[in-house]
Amino acid sequence: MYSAKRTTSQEVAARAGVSRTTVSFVLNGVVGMNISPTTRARVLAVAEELGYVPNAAARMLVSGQTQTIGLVVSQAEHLQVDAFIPQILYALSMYSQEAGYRVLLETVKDVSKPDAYSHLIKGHHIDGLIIINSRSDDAQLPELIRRNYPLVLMGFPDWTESSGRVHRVTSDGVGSAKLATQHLIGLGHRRIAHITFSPEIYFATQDRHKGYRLALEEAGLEYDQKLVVRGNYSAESGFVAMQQILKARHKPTAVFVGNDTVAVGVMAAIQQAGLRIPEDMAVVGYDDIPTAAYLSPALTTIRLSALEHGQKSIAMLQKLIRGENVIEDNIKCGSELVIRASCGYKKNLDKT
Amino acid sequence: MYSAKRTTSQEVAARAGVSRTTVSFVLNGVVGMNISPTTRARVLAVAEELGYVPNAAARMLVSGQTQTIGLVVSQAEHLQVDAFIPQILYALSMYSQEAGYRVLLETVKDVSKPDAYSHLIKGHHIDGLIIINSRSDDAQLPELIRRNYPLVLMGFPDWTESSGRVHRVTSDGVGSAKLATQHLIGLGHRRIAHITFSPEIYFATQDRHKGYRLALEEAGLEYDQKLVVRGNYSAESGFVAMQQILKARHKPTAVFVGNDTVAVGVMAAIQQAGLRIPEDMAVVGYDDIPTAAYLSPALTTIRLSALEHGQKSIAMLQKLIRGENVIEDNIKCGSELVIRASCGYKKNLDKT
DNA sequence: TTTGAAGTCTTAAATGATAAACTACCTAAA
DNA sequence: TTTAGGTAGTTTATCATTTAAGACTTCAAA
Repeated sequence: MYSAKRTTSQEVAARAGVSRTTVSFVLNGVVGMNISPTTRARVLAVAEELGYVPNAAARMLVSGQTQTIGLVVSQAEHLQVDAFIPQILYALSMYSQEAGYRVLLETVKDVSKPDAYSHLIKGHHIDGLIIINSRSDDAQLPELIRRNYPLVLMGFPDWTESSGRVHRVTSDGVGSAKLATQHLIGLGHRRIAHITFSPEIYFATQDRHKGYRLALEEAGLEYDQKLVVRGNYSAESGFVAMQQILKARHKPTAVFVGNDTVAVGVMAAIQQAGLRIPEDMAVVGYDDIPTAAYLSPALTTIRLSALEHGQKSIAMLQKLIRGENVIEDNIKCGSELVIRASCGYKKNLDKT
Repeated sequence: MYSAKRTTSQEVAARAGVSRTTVSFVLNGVVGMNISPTTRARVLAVAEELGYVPNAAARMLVSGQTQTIGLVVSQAEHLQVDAFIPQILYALSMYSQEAGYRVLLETVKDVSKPDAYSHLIKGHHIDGLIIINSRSDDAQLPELIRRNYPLVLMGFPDWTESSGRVHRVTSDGVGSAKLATQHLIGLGHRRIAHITFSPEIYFATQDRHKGYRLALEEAGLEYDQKLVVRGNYSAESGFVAMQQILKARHKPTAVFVGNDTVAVGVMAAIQQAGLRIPEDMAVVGYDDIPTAAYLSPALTTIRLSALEHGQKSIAMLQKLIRGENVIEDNIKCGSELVIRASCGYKKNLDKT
């Protein structure tokens, strides 16, 4: 069995001929402590030589800080199919590293369970929390918000029923979905279907649905319940959903899909039914996954910046952990409509 | 600023009228200690009532165990584009949770840097390590192997130059690549291109290249350097690589692509050049990403089980951490060729 | 010569859980 | 009556670090 030869500050101290305290002062650059340049240099040299890294546990215990943030992925299996979550993960990991934090990844199957992730907090494993794809049935969220626990929600809409302040990093899901739908309307479509990318329990799903509906209403088009079908993250769910829509007597001529992965399945169903995209059925997605520009036809979609989401989340969480005043509690990230071939706007395959 | 009201074992002890030690014994179910059922019940009740969760730092410090495993993603940006890594992440997270371990996610930009992830080990943040997509230029790996640090490598081929025992969970990359190429040969193709999915520095890439070459050799076909182009994880890189291949005077009739994401770009390039898949150019991928069956045409590919990889890695690492004897140090996971439309095997769109 | 103050480092307490060693009590056997 | 052994705990040391408080120099000023 492997046993770590722990190099302690004690050893560094002994070798440098000083006390543990001095070692701590030097390595942490404590100001106000007068350590002679000679001693400082010697301690640093010895620490380097022995490859000394302070024991995390001891440091956490005495300081109460773990320098670790928790990353909760609400419905774990989404990680397998949704292409946007990994991008968020990447961004969060990078920026938290930059800010001096480690990332504890917690994938949760069922957030409605009372202890889905709160053991991380109670056990003091983490200093703060970021929740990806918060759900409205999250059992521990209200309590955390009430207690002002450092917490940032990603993909969480306006929420007023709470007893505390909710900090979130979002993009304008309603606006973007509306924009996407309006683009289809502008191309002359009058009967437009919508396939959601997950159950309505997710706020992001609700938002996109709302934007779709708003665009229809403003254009004076009928909102038809039968043209709204639920997807469930996977391409397969999109395939099935689109097949159902294609069974309708009065078929739509366009479909706005809640995310790109689901849209891949949707496109497959359309093509398998012998219809052409966009001539017979226009398709618009959401997320701009890395392969979106290379599907056939290239997918028109809403582009979000995972990097921006990640960066802003980490910055916000860091402030919350430090107890700094966070003025803006709902940071919006930009989004844009990327027009490609699948919606009927004809031009060369857009590779951007 | 939020300050946690730490509930300590001291408080539980006081409330239950026992010592801290007794609380520890009861909550950890230490055997051989005689605690009366009455006391046990009272302690459990009080712990429950106060919502007591042992402080992680204190526990780590005294036990030397963190109950946390490190998860290193070798080249961080792959997380954004490669669809297989998130699946692995999901599997690892799930199975480690099941085994009572937390997951510390470390994305590394450059493993050749001397301290890319070893600070996790030296700082005793983790009990063991899993490295996804190990690279041959990893700077700290030889040292860790020599020291017998609990370590599992995923996607690591045979490696003999090491001074210690290397533990790995792999699939037969050479064999699978060979199988895929042989399938194309069996369909009558004589000139087959290969597009790698990443620089040759990755072992998985080398393996797939090797399998491709082996199949050609065994079939007595010429290995043409000009037909092997390097991709770089993204669909875009596949698009560019395929364009280059299509410039050749003597074009191939089939292409074996190192992974599915890259294959998406490859297919786009083929279709944009006015060629049909599979009639003018057959395509086979690798990984069976969730959207593979829904591309047009559906992509023939090699299916790996991320769950199997994850499960076996965690099981192996757990043994290593415990110091148990690990007999098999190179566990192979299964893989299979999934035949769909893109290679020329005609049948209905296969949704499995 | 004494006092003060700055400079340089040390001592000791504290963090919260675990585990080895120890205690106190009771019962039953010698 | 003494002793051994079991029962049901407690006391105390330990983990490696941080930090408040203290201590020892050295030099200058009174």
